[in-house]
Amino acid sequence: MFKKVLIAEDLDSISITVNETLKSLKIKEIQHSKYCDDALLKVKKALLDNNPFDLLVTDLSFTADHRKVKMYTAEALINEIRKIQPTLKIVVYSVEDKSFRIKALFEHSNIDAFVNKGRKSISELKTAVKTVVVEDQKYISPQLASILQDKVVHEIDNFDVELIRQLALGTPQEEIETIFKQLDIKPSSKSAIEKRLGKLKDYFKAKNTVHLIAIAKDMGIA
Amino acid sequence: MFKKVLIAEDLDSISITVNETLKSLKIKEIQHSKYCDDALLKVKKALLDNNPFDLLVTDLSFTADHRKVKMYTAEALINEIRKIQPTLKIVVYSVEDKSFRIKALFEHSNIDAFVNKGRKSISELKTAVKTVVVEDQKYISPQLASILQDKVVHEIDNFDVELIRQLALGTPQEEIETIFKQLDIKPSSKSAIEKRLGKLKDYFKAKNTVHLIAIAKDMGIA
DNA sequence: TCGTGTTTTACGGTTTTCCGTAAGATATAC
DNA sequence: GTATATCTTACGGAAAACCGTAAAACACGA
Repeated sequence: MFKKVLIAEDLDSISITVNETLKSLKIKEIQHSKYCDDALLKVKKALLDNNPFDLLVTDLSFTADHRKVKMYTAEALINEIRKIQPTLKIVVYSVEDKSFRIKALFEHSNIDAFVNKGRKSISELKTAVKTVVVEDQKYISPQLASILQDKVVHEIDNFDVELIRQLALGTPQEEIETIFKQLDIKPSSKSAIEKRLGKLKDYFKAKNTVHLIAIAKDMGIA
Repeated sequence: MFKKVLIAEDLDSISITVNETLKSLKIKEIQHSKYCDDALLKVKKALLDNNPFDLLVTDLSFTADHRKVKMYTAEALINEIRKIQPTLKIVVYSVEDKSFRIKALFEHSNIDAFVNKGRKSISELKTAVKTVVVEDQKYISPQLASILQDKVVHEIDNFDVELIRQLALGTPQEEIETIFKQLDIKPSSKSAIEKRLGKLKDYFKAKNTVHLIAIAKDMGIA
Protein backbone atom coordinates (compact mmCIF):
# COMPACT_ATOMS: atom_id res chain seq x y z
CA MET A 1 0.00 0.00 0.00
CA PHE A 2 1.00 3.65 0.16
CA LYS A 3 3.93 4.71 2.15
CA LYS A 4 3.29 8.32 2.99
CA VAL A 5 -0.07 10.03 3.37
CA LEU A 6 -1.15 13.52 4.36
CA ILE A 7 -4.51 14.22 5.97
CA ALA A 8 -5.92 17.73 5.67
CA GLU A 9 -8.95 18.05 7.94
CA ASP A 10 -9.86 20.74 10.41
CA LEU A 11 -12.43 18.90 12.53
CA ASP A 12 -10.71 16.93 15.26
CA SER A 13 -13.63 14.55 15.63
CA ILE A 14 -13.19 13.47 12.01
CA SER A 15 -9.43 13.50 11.63
CA ILE A 16 -9.06 11.04 14.50
CA THR A 17 -11.24 8.51 12.71
CA VAL A 18 -9.63 9.08 9.33
CA ASN A 19 -6.27 8.56 10.94
CA GLU A 20 -7.36 5.24 12.44
CA THR A 21 -8.86 4.19 9.13
CA LEU A 22 -5.66 4.83 7.21
CA LYS A 23 -3.65 3.05 9.87
CA SER A 24 -5.82 0.00 9.36
CA LEU A 25 -4.74 0.04 5.72
CA LYS A 26 -1.15 -0.47 6.82
CA ILE A 27 0.09 2.90 5.75
CA LYS A 28 3.44 3.57 7.33
CA GLU A 29 3.66 7.31 7.60
CA ILE A 30 0.65 9.54 8.25
CA GLN A 31 0.93 13.26 8.68
CA HIS A 32 -1.82 15.68 9.49
CA SER A 33 -2.75 19.33 8.95
CA LYS A 34 -5.63 21.33 10.35
CA TYR A 35 -5.10 24.18 7.89
CA CYS A 36 -4.73 24.29 4.10
CA ASP A 37 -1.70 26.53 4.40
CA ASP A 38 -0.01 23.96 6.65
CA ALA A 39 -0.84 21.17 4.27
CA LEU A 40 0.79 22.98 1.36
CA LEU A 41 3.91 23.60 3.41
CA LYS A 42 4.15 19.92 4.28
CA VAL A 43 3.79 18.89 0.66
CA LYS A 44 6.53 21.36 -0.32
CA LYS A 45 8.83 20.20 2.46
CA ALA A 46 8.39 16.54 1.57
CA LEU A 47 9.27 17.31 -2.05
CA LEU A 48 12.42 19.20 -1.02
CA ASP A 49 13.41 16.31 1.20
CA ASN A 50 13.07 13.99 -1.76
CA ASN A 51 10.48 12.03 0.13
CA PRO A 52 7.20 13.22 -1.34
CA PHE A 53 3.70 12.23 -0.24
CA ASP A 54 1.95 9.47 -2.16
CA LEU A 55 -1.56 10.47 -1.22
CA LEU A 56 -3.55 13.38 0.12
CA VAL A 57 -6.85 12.86 1.90
CA THR A 58 -8.52 16.22 2.33
CA ASP A 59 -11.68 17.86 3.51
CA LEU A 60 -13.26 20.48 1.24
CA SER A 61 -14.07 23.44 3.47
CA PHE A 62 -11.99 24.69 6.35
CA THR A 63 -13.49 26.92 9.00
CA ALA A 64 -11.94 30.28 9.74
CA ASP A 65 -10.59 30.94 13.19
CA HIS A 66 -8.17 33.35 14.84
CA ARG A 67 -5.29 32.21 12.62
CA LYS A 68 -4.70 34.18 9.46
CA VAL A 69 -4.48 31.88 6.47
CA LYS A 70 -4.52 32.26 2.71
CA MET A 71 -6.59 29.24 1.75
CA TYR A 72 -9.94 28.10 3.09
CA THR A 73 -10.90 25.45 0.57
CA ALA A 74 -9.46 22.28 -0.87
CA GLU A 75 -9.87 23.77 -4.33
CA ALA A 76 -7.33 26.45 -3.51
CA LEU A 77 -5.04 23.96 -1.83
CA ILE A 78 -5.19 21.52 -4.72
CA ASN A 79 -4.52 24.25 -7.27
CA GLU A 80 -1.32 25.11 -5.44
CA ILE A 81 -0.31 21.49 -5.04
CA ARG A 82 -0.87 20.74 -8.71
CA LYS A 83 1.73 23.37 -9.56
CA ILE A 84 4.47 21.57 -7.65
CA GLN A 85 3.39 17.93 -7.60
CA PRO A 86 0.89 17.32 -10.40
CA THR A 87 0.79 13.56 -9.95
CA LEU A 88 -0.06 13.42 -6.25
CA LYS A 89 -3.08 11.20 -5.71
CA ILE A 90 -5.88 13.12 -4.07
CA VAL A 91 -8.94 11.82 -2.25
CA VAL A 92 -11.50 14.44 -1.19
CA TYR A 93 -13.56 13.45 1.85
CA SER A 94 -16.40 15.87 2.41
CA VAL A 95 -20.05 16.33 3.32
CA GLU A 96 -20.48 18.47 0.21
CA ASP A 97 -23.03 17.01 -2.16
CA LYS A 98 -23.49 19.87 -4.61
CA SER A 99 -23.02 18.55 -8.12
CA PHE A 100 -21.49 21.76 -9.34
CA ARG A 101 -18.60 21.73 -6.93
CA ILE A 102 -17.85 18.03 -7.17
CA LYS A 103 -17.99 18.06 -10.92
CA ALA A 104 -15.48 20.89 -10.98
CA LEU A 105 -13.14 19.00 -8.67
CA PHE A 106 -12.85 16.10 -11.09
CA GLU A 107 -12.70 18.25 -14.21
CA HIS A 108 -10.55 21.17 -13.16
CA SER A 109 -8.63 19.99 -10.12
CA ASN A 110 -8.12 16.47 -11.43
CA ILE A 111 -8.82 14.73 -8.15
CA ASP A 112 -8.76 10.93 -7.99
CA ALA A 113 -11.65 10.26 -5.66
CA PHE A 114 -14.54 11.92 -3.90
CA VAL A 115 -15.99 10.28 -0.81
CA ASN A 116 -19.17 11.70 0.65
CA LYS A 117 -19.07 11.87 4.45
CA GLY A 118 -22.10 9.93 5.51
CA ARG A 119 -23.49 7.04 7.48
CA LYS A 120 -21.16 4.43 6.01
CA SER A 121 -18.38 6.58 4.67
CA ILE A 122 -15.49 4.95 6.49
CA SER A 123 -15.74 1.79 4.45
CA GLU A 124 -16.17 3.93 1.35
CA LEU A 125 -13.03 5.80 2.25
CA LYS A 126 -11.13 2.53 2.47
CA THR A 127 -12.49 1.46 -0.90
CA ALA A 128 -11.59 4.80 -2.42
CA VAL A 129 -8.00 4.65 -1.23
CA LYS A 130 -7.62 1.11 -2.52
CA THR A 131 -9.20 1.98 -5.85
CA VAL A 132 -6.92 4.95 -6.33
CA VAL A 133 -3.76 3.24 -5.17
CA VAL A 134 -4.01 -0.40 -6.14
CA GLU A 135 -6.13 -0.10 -9.25
CA ASP A 136 -5.00 3.38 -10.20
CA GLN A 137 -8.56 4.36 -10.98
CA LYS A 138 -10.99 7.11 -10.06
CA TYR A 139 -13.60 6.68 -7.35
CA ILE A 140 -16.78 8.49 -6.36
CA SER A 141 -19.33 7.58 -3.69
CA PRO A 142 -22.07 5.54 -5.36
CA GLN A 143 -24.85 7.86 -4.20
CA LEU A 144 -23.11 10.70 -6.05
CA ALA A 145 -22.13 8.84 -9.20
CA SER A 146 -25.18 10.10 -11.05
CA ILE A 147 -24.27 13.75 -10.66
CA LEU A 148 -21.31 13.41 -12.98
CA GLN A 149 -23.82 12.97 -15.76
CA ASP A 150 -25.88 15.88 -14.48
CA LYS A 151 -27.07 17.80 -17.49
CA VAL A 152 -27.52 21.13 -15.79
CA VAL A 153 -23.94 21.29 -14.63
CA HIS A 154 -22.69 20.80 -18.16
CA GLU A 155 -24.64 23.71 -19.46
CA ILE A 156 -23.51 26.21 -16.86
CA ASP A 157 -20.36 28.00 -17.94
CA ASN A 158 -18.13 30.65 -16.43
CA PHE A 159 -20.32 33.42 -17.76
CA ASP A 160 -23.29 32.04 -15.89
CA VAL A 161 -21.34 31.60 -12.70
CA GLU A 162 -20.01 35.14 -12.84
CA LEU A 163 -23.47 36.48 -13.60
CA ILE A 164 -24.98 34.64 -10.65
CA ARG A 165 -22.13 35.77 -8.46
CA GLN A 166 -22.70 39.43 -9.34
CA LEU A 167 -26.43 39.16 -8.77
CA ALA A 168 -25.83 37.55 -5.37
CA LEU A 169 -23.61 40.51 -4.54
CA GLY A 170 -26.53 42.81 -5.23
CA THR A 171 -25.14 44.32 -8.41
CA PRO A 172 -27.98 45.72 -10.54
CA GLN A 173 -28.12 44.40 -14.08
CA GLU A 174 -27.19 47.78 -15.49
CA GLU A 175 -23.95 47.83 -13.50
CA ILE A 176 -23.19 44.23 -14.42
CA GLU A 177 -23.00 45.41 -18.02
CA THR A 178 -20.23 47.90 -17.25
CA ILE A 179 -18.42 45.44 -14.97
CA PHE A 180 -18.44 42.80 -17.69
CA LYS A 181 -17.07 45.29 -20.19
CA GLN A 182 -14.25 46.14 -17.79
CA LEU A 183 -13.46 42.48 -17.22
CA ASP A 184 -13.68 41.71 -20.93
CA ILE A 185 -16.41 39.20 -20.37
CA LYS A 186 -18.49 38.83 -23.49
CA PRO A 187 -21.28 39.21 -24.16
CA SER A 188 -21.77 42.19 -21.92
CA SER A 189 -24.80 44.07 -23.18
CA LYS A 190 -27.76 44.59 -20.90
CA SER A 191 -29.86 42.70 -23.39
CA ALA A 192 -27.53 39.70 -23.46
CA ILE A 193 -27.47 39.62 -19.67
CA GLU A 194 -31.24 39.67 -19.56
CA LYS A 195 -31.40 36.89 -22.10
CA ARG A 196 -28.93 34.65 -20.32
CA LEU A 197 -30.71 35.32 -17.04
CA GLY A 198 -33.94 34.18 -18.64
CA LYS A 199 -32.33 30.93 -19.74
CA LEU A 200 -30.93 30.29 -16.29
CA LYS A 201 -34.38 30.78 -14.83
CA ASP A 202 -35.67 28.20 -17.30
CA TYR A 203 -32.97 25.67 -16.45
CA PHE A 204 -33.50 25.94 -12.74
CA LYS A 205 -37.26 26.43 -12.99
CA ALA A 206 -36.96 29.65 -11.02
CA LYS A 207 -39.96 31.94 -10.84
CA ASN A 208 -37.84 35.10 -10.69
CA THR A 209 -34.31 36.30 -10.06
CA VAL A 210 -34.62 36.15 -6.28
CA HIS A 211 -35.69 32.53 -6.55
CA LEU A 212 -32.83 31.79 -8.94
CA ILE A 213 -30.22 33.09 -6.54
CA ALA A 214 -31.78 31.11 -3.67
CA ILE A 215 -31.52 27.96 -5.79
CA ALA A 216 -27.96 28.76 -6.85
CA LYS A 217 -26.97 29.26 -3.22
CA ASP A 218 -28.42 25.87 -2.35
CA MET A 219 -26.46 24.28 -5.18
CA GLY A 220 -23.27 25.92 -4.04
CA ILE A 221 -22.82 27.96 -7.21
CA ALA A 222 -22.74 31.46 -5.74
CA MET B 1 -21.30 11.04 35.95
CA PHE B 2 -24.25 10.24 33.71
CA LYS B 3 -25.54 6.77 33.44
CA LYS B 4 -27.28 6.65 30.11
CA VAL B 5 -26.50 8.72 27.02
CA LEU B 6 -27.87 8.78 23.49
CA ILE B 7 -25.80 9.96 20.54
CA ALA B 8 -27.65 11.17 17.45
CA GLU B 9 -25.16 11.64 14.62
CA ASP B 10 -25.33 10.52 11.03
CA LEU B 11 -21.65 10.76 10.05
CA ASP B 12 -19.85 7.60 10.99
CA SER B 13 -16.49 9.33 11.08
CA ILE B 14 -17.76 11.61 13.84
CA SER B 15 -19.94 9.29 15.86
CA ILE B 16 -17.00 6.95 16.43
CA THR B 17 -14.99 9.72 18.03
CA VAL B 18 -17.91 11.04 20.07
CA ASN B 19 -18.49 7.55 21.34
CA GLU B 20 -14.89 7.21 22.46
CA THR B 21 -15.01 10.62 24.08
CA LEU B 22 -18.08 9.79 26.13
CA LYS B 23 -16.58 6.46 27.12
CA SER B 24 -13.58 8.31 28.50
CA LEU B 25 -15.99 10.19 30.79
CA LYS B 26 -16.96 6.90 32.41
CA ILE B 27 -20.48 6.85 31.08
CA LYS B 28 -21.90 3.39 31.50
CA GLU B 29 -24.48 3.06 28.78
CA ILE B 30 -24.11 4.69 25.38
CA GLN B 31 -26.63 4.22 22.61
CA HIS B 32 -26.47 5.55 19.12
CA SER B 33 -28.79 6.61 16.29
CA LYS B 34 -27.98 7.62 12.73
CA TYR B 35 -31.45 9.04 12.12
CA CYS B 36 -33.61 11.51 14.07
CA ASP B 37 -36.59 9.21 13.81
CA ASP B 38 -34.58 6.40 15.41
CA ALA B 39 -33.39 8.69 18.17
CA LEU B 40 -36.95 9.65 19.07
CA LEU B 41 -37.99 6.01 19.18
CA LYS B 42 -35.13 5.19 21.54
CA VAL B 43 -36.03 8.05 23.86
CA LYS B 44 -39.66 6.86 23.91
CA LYS B 45 -38.68 3.28 24.53
CA ALA B 46 -36.35 4.20 27.38
CA LEU B 47 -39.14 6.18 29.02
CA LEU B 48 -41.59 3.29 28.72
CA ASP B 49 -39.00 0.96 30.22
CA ASN B 50 -38.68 3.33 33.16
CA ASN B 51 -35.03 3.74 32.37
CA PRO B 52 -34.87 7.10 30.58
CA PHE B 53 -31.82 8.71 29.04
CA ASP B 54 -29.94 11.30 31.10
CA LEU B 55 -28.32 13.05 28.18
CA LEU B 56 -28.63 13.49 24.43
CA VAL B 57 -25.65 14.49 22.33
CA THR B 58 -26.90 15.36 18.86
CA ASP B 59 -25.81 16.73 15.54
CA LEU B 60 -27.92 19.46 13.97
CA SER B 61 -28.42 18.44 10.36
CA PHE B 62 -28.98 14.93 9.09
CA THR B 63 -28.43 14.09 5.45
CA ALA B 64 -31.18 12.49 3.45
CA ASP B 65 -30.66 9.07 1.97
CA HIS B 66 -32.76 6.23 0.65
CA ARG B 67 -34.59 5.83 3.98
CA LYS B 68 -37.82 7.70 4.36
CA VAL B 69 -37.82 9.69 7.57
CA LYS B 70 -39.93 12.44 9.08
CA MET B 71 -37.22 14.53 10.70
CA TYR B 72 -34.03 15.89 9.22
CA THR B 73 -32.93 18.34 11.88
CA ALA B 74 -32.20 18.35 15.57
CA GLU B 75 -34.74 21.15 15.97
CA ALA B 76 -37.51 18.80 14.89
CA LEU B 77 -36.15 15.99 17.03
CA ILE B 78 -35.83 18.17 20.11
CA ASN B 79 -39.32 19.55 19.71
CA GLU B 80 -40.69 16.03 19.77
CA ILE B 81 -38.52 15.00 22.71
CA ARG B 82 -39.53 18.04 24.74
CA LYS B 83 -43.13 16.87 24.54
CA ILE B 84 -42.38 13.57 26.26
CA GLN B 85 -39.26 14.27 28.35
CA PRO B 86 -38.91 18.01 28.90
CA THR B 87 -36.05 17.73 31.36
CA LEU B 88 -33.66 15.67 29.23
CA LYS B 89 -30.27 17.36 29.08
CA ILE B 90 -29.32 18.13 25.50
CA VAL B 91 -25.91 18.92 24.05
CA VAL B 92 -25.86 19.96 20.40
CA TYR B 93 -22.59 19.19 18.61
CA SER B 94 -22.50 20.76 15.17
CA VAL B 95 -20.46 22.64 12.57
CA GLU B 96 -23.25 25.19 12.32
CA ASP B 97 -22.09 28.66 13.26
CA LYS B 98 -25.04 30.77 12.15
CA SER B 99 -26.11 32.94 15.02
CA PHE B 100 -29.74 32.76 14.04
CA ARG B 101 -30.05 29.03 14.35
CA ILE B 102 -27.99 28.67 17.51
CA LYS B 103 -29.82 31.48 19.22
CA ALA B 104 -33.12 29.80 18.46
CA LEU B 105 -31.87 26.50 19.87
CA PHE B 106 -31.23 28.03 23.27
CA GLU B 107 -34.34 30.19 23.30
CA HIS B 108 -36.98 27.95 21.78
CA SER B 109 -35.65 24.42 22.11
CA ASN B 110 -34.13 24.99 25.54
CA ILE B 111 -30.92 23.11 24.85
CA ASP B 112 -28.25 22.93 27.54
CA ALA B 113 -25.12 23.25 25.48
CA PHE B 114 -23.87 24.00 22.01
CA VAL B 115 -20.44 22.76 20.97
CA ASN B 116 -19.04 23.93 17.66
CA LYS B 117 -17.34 21.13 15.75
CA GLY B 118 -13.86 22.46 15.12
CA ARG B 119 -10.16 21.98 15.55
CA LYS B 120 -10.30 21.42 19.32
CA SER B 121 -13.92 20.46 19.80
CA ILE B 122 -13.39 17.13 21.52
CA SER B 123 -12.07 18.75 24.66
CA GLU B 124 -14.87 21.30 24.41
CA LEU B 125 -17.37 18.49 24.18
CA LYS B 126 -15.99 17.00 27.38
CA THR B 127 -16.20 20.34 29.12
CA ALA B 128 -19.75 20.84 27.87
CA VAL B 129 -20.93 17.49 29.19
CA LYS B 130 -19.32 18.15 32.56
CA THR B 131 -20.76 21.65 32.76
CA VAL B 132 -24.24 20.44 31.97
CA VAL B 133 -24.14 17.39 34.20
CA VAL B 134 -21.97 18.25 37.17
CA GLU B 135 -22.61 21.96 37.42
CA ASP B 136 -26.09 21.87 35.95
CA GLN B 137 -25.28 24.92 33.83
CA LYS B 138 -25.46 25.95 30.20
CA TYR B 139 -22.45 25.80 27.91
CA ILE B 140 -21.54 27.30 24.55
CA SER B 141 -18.26 27.15 22.65
CA PRO B 142 -16.22 30.24 23.55
CA GLN B 143 -15.81 31.34 19.94
CA LEU B 144 -19.61 31.49 19.66
CA ALA B 145 -20.41 33.07 23.00
CA SER B 146 -20.60 36.53 21.46
CA ILE B 147 -23.38 35.64 19.05
CA LEU B 148 -25.89 35.27 21.86
CA GLN B 149 -25.67 39.02 22.26
CA ASP B 150 -25.92 39.53 18.51
CA LYS B 151 -28.18 42.50 17.93
CA VAL B 152 -29.39 41.57 14.49
CA VAL B 153 -30.76 38.25 15.62
CA HIS B 154 -32.85 39.92 18.30
CA GLU B 155 -34.52 42.15 15.81
CA ILE B 156 -35.49 39.43 13.37
CA ASP B 157 -38.85 37.92 14.21
CA ASN B 158 -41.04 35.23 12.73
CA PHE B 159 -42.59 37.65 10.29
CA ASP B 160 -39.20 38.46 8.84
CA VAL B 161 -38.23 34.81 8.60
CA GLU B 162 -41.45 33.90 6.83
CA LEU B 163 -41.07 36.86 4.48
CA ILE B 164 -37.52 35.87 3.59
CA ARG B 165 -38.61 32.27 3.18
CA GLN B 166 -41.35 33.24 0.72
CA LEU B 167 -39.03 35.47 -1.28
CA ALA B 168 -36.47 32.66 -1.49
CA LEU B 169 -39.25 30.46 -2.86
CA GLY B 170 -39.76 32.97 -5.63
CA THR B 171 -43.13 34.23 -4.44
CA PRO B 172 -43.76 37.72 -5.85
CA GLN B 173 -44.57 40.36 -3.26
CA GLU B 174 -48.13 40.65 -4.49
CA GLU B 175 -48.74 36.94 -3.85
CA ILE B 176 -47.08 37.12 -0.47
CA GLU B 177 -49.83 39.52 0.53
CA THR B 178 -52.56 36.98 -0.19
CA ILE B 179 -50.58 34.13 1.36
CA PHE B 180 -50.09 36.10 4.56
CA LYS B 181 -53.79 36.88 4.69
CA GLN B 182 -54.58 33.18 4.36
CA LEU B 183 -52.10 32.28 7.09
CA ASP B 184 -53.33 35.08 9.32
CA ILE B 185 -49.91 36.64 9.46
CA LYS B 186 -50.18 40.34 10.24
CA PRO B 187 -49.42 42.75 8.80
CA SER B 188 -50.15 41.46 5.32
CA SER B 189 -50.62 44.44 3.04
CA LYS B 190 -48.34 44.93 0.07
CA SER B 191 -47.27 48.21 1.59
CA ALA B 192 -46.36 46.66 4.94
CA ILE B 193 -44.38 43.95 3.19
CA GLU B 194 -42.48 46.54 1.19
CA LYS B 195 -41.75 48.49 4.34
CA ARG B 196 -40.48 45.52 6.31
CA LEU B 197 -38.41 44.44 3.34
CA GLY B 198 -36.82 47.88 3.30
CA LYS B 199 -35.88 47.57 6.95
CA LEU B 200 -34.37 44.15 6.40
CA LYS B 201 -32.27 45.55 3.59
CA ASP B 202 -31.06 48.24 5.99
CA TYR B 203 -30.16 45.76 8.73
CA PHE B 204 -28.23 43.51 6.41
CA LYS B 205 -26.84 46.32 4.29
CA ALA B 206 -28.28 44.67 1.20
CA LYS B 207 -28.35 46.62 -2.03
CA ASN B 208 -31.55 44.97 -3.25
CA THR B 209 -33.80 42.00 -2.62
CA VAL B 210 -31.62 39.55 -4.52
CA HIS B 211 -28.68 40.57 -2.38
CA LEU B 212 -30.77 40.25 0.77
CA ILE B 213 -31.76 36.67 0.00
CA ALA B 214 -28.15 35.77 -0.80
CA ILE B 215 -27.12 37.14 2.60
CA ALA B 216 -29.97 35.36 4.35
CA LYS B 217 -28.98 32.08 2.71
CA ASP B 218 -25.43 32.53 3.94
CA MET B 219 -26.69 33.19 7.44
CA GLY B 220 -28.87 30.13 7.37
CA ILE B 221 -32.14 32.02 7.71
CA ALA B 222 -33.88 30.89 4.56
C1' DT C 1 -64.98 58.43 25.80
C1' DC C 2 -61.65 60.98 24.04
C1' DG C 3 -57.01 62.01 22.61
C1' DT C 4 -52.45 60.60 21.36
C1' DG C 5 -49.20 57.75 19.40
C1' DT C 6 -48.26 53.66 16.80
C1' DT C 7 -49.22 50.34 13.37
C1' DT C 8 -51.28 49.10 9.17
C1' DT C 9 -53.11 50.14 4.77
C1' DA C 10 -53.80 52.85 0.51
C1' DC C 11 -52.10 55.37 -3.28
C1' DG C 12 -49.02 57.38 -6.86
C1' DG C 13 -44.83 58.18 -9.13
C1' DT C 14 -40.14 56.47 -10.21
C1' DT C 15 -36.87 52.98 -11.13
C1' DT C 16 -35.61 48.42 -12.25
C1' DT C 17 -36.54 44.24 -14.22
C1' DC C 18 -38.78 41.50 -17.65
C1' DC C 19 -39.73 39.96 -22.31
C1' DG C 20 -40.55 40.15 -27.10
C1' DT C 21 -39.04 41.91 -31.61
C1' DA C 22 -35.80 43.36 -34.71
C1' DA C 23 -31.51 45.11 -36.37
C1' DG C 24 -26.59 44.54 -36.47
C1' DA C 25 -22.30 41.72 -36.09
C1' DT C 26 -19.73 37.52 -36.48
C1' DA C 27 -18.76 33.00 -37.88
C1' DT C 28 -19.25 29.05 -41.10
C1' DA C 29 -20.25 26.68 -45.32
C1' DC C 30 -20.49 26.54 -49.95
C1' DG D 1 -17.69 36.44 -51.96
C1' DT D 2 -22.05 35.44 -50.80
C1' DA D 3 -25.53 33.06 -48.28
C1' DT D 4 -26.99 31.16 -43.97
C1' DA D 5 -27.01 30.44 -39.30
C1' DT D 6 -25.79 32.07 -34.76
C1' DC D 7 -24.60 35.35 -31.52
C1' DT D 8 -24.84 40.05 -29.81
C1' DT D 9 -26.88 44.39 -29.29
C1' DA D 10 -30.67 47.85 -29.46
C1' DC D 11 -35.15 49.34 -28.43
C1' DG D 12 -39.79 49.71 -26.33
C1' DG D 13 -43.68 48.45 -23.79
C1' DA D 14 -45.44 45.79 -19.67
C1' DA D 15 -44.84 44.14 -15.16
C1' DA D 16 -42.77 44.19 -10.79
C1' DA D 17 -40.32 46.33 -7.28
C1' DC D 18 -39.13 50.56 -4.87
C1' DC D 19 -40.04 54.62 -2.04
C1' DG D 20 -42.27 58.43 -0.03
C1' DT D 21 -46.61 60.41 1.73
C1' DA D 22 -50.97 60.33 3.72
C1' DA D 23 -55.16 58.30 5.36
C1' DA D 24 -57.26 54.74 8.21
C1' DA D 25 -57.28 51.43 11.95
C1' DC D 26 -55.82 50.14 16.31
C1' DA D 27 -53.93 50.39 21.16
C1' DC D 28 -53.71 52.42 25.37
C1' DG D 29 -53.73 55.78 29.02
C1' DA D 30 -56.01 59.79 30.80
